[in-house]
Amino acid sequence: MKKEQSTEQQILEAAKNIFQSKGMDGARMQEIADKAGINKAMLHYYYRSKQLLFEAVFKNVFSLLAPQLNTILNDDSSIEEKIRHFTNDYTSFMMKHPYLPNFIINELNRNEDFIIKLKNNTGFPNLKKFKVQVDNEIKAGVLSPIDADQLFVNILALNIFPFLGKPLVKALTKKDETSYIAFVEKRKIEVANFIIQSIKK
Amino acid sequence: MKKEQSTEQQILEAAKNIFQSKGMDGARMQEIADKAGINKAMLHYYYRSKQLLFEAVFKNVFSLLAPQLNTILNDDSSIEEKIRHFTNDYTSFMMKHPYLPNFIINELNRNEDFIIKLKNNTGFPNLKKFKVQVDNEIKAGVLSPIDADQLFVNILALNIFPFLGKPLVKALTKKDETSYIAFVEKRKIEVANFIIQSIKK
DNA sequence: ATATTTGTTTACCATACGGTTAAACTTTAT
DNA sequence: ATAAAGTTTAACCGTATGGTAAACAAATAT
Repeated sequence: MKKEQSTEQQILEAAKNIFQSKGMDGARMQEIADKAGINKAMLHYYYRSKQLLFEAVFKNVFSLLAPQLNTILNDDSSIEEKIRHFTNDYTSFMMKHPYLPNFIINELNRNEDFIIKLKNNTGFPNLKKFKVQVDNEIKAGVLSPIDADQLFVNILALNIFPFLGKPLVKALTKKDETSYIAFVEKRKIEVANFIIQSIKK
Repeated sequence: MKKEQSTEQQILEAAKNIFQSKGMDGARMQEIADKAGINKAMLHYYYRSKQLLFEAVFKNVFSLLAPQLNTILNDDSSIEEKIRHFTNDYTSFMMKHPYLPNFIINELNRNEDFIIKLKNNTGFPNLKKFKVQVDNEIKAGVLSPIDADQLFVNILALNIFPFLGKPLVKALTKKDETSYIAFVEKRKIEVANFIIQSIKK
């Protein structure tokens, strides 16, 4: 039997879609089956249970995000270059996957054990190199003193929050969809400048 | 009949608790009734439906948050003072209400119409004064040029994100609960410095 | 060609869930 | 003291939900 996409893949795609927009609790197996254009029983045939299907989706989605983080952490450019690079790339990526950050953050909050499984996975981001590099650039007088963890969280915060809190930010700053996109687009450069102005000597 | 707390209040408290930790979809009416120590039918007697109970909770919770924002926006201190003040107070507040930011962000994402109702409410934060003030301080040469909306979102992002993404940040920076609390506690000052270093001339 | 494994559909089940009803109990007003 | 209004409980209802069993179809192996 030939398919453009295997049934298993179709299910995963549909499940990704539904789980990302409605979360574990809000998603319905029937809805996922409908979206995949197949019978509900097939979901259980391939993934056994809602929980396991969800975990498959989560791992798949997280594996899209992790490389984004690893880039900034492990390449050989300077901290300043990394920040500019990451801020630009991450924002572009998120504009294409708007549900992703909320999905990850949410379900990680719903089930804290979940992240333990992820940590053991290869490819889970490691800050070691980034920390050493920050400390070195501080010693070399390139950067003003700052704790590497704090800097890292600041970088994440400034880049991720506009997507996490989109409806709230839209309402507070009184922007419609179009101007919000322009606003976020500008942040690709503005956020990098903001960070670098703060840490560069 | 005398009560330490009216039944209606007991229900709202229990509902706040359950809805904040499990969200609209994850929460069960029976669980809320159990937590409140009353019969399930009472939930409907006082609040008619899950949806209406949820809305009552949401408005109540949002009304805790809004004053925090209004403070920074509308008092008469300088931008620098506002940032230091807000960063300190907001972090303290959030440490006492850890589920709050996720709850708000989440449910606002789940139902974008919801925020329209909030916007019409008095007390919904308004950025007008803040914007004028930022522009004035830039003209006066106190601050380097920056768009007030961008600055505002940066302030929010740096303050809220550590609570929104707590499990992720804990895992990435390899902190246990104790060291995470210390980390966030430090941010009360570090974040303010970070922002001010970036925008002050 | 036939048997066996794999994939798919239909019909169904047990339970959980939000919500309702009707009656009992309690408080307040007359 | 009695009626009216307000509050609370237990029992129940219809439906949606995750999941299963068994029949059936298609592909693969023998």
